Amino acid sequence: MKEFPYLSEPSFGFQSTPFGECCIAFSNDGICALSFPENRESALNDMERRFPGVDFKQNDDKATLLVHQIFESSKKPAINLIGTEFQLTIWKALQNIPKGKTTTYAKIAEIIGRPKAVRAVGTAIGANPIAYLIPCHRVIRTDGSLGGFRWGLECKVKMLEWEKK
DNA sequence: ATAAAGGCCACCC
DNA sequence: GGGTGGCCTTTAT
Repeated sequence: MKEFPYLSEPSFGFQSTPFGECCIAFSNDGICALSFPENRESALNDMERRFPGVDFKQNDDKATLLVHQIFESSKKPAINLIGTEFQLTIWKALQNIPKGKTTTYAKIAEIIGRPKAVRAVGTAIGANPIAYLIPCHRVIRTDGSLGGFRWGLECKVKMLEWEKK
């Protein structure tokens, strides 16, 4: 990722969720990253890779507030998606998958009008910066198997189970 | 400019 | 179940 947008007061924090501890990054324009890393160090590495050179200030209080809004209230905080045109198209399409339902990588490719770009769709979904809010966990393979998940298949399963009820 | 790497799919065995 | 070739975008040479 080469050029990359200005973020007003970039901040981040860690907070526990129903799916383990998450790392959430945000600015005055909204949430720009939400991840469920193995450990805190890998979370920071991921932020550095995605937003090279940005000096995120730690703010666990705001992180706690945001995570509460996400998982314990119906209110969805603002998000700030940053990516290529292709990625943005796909990430927006993911937001139309209803909670508790699943779709496939091939169907997403259909929806965005690029039926042959299935492989690239998988790659783009894997690059989703805002886990859960952009429900990449609701996308599985055409043959019914789970497919992959950036933060571990176990996490994907947990999210799907949690949404079922 | 080119290569290599992906959260895939259809098709074969 | 496992392996191959084709597909398309992104990232690294």
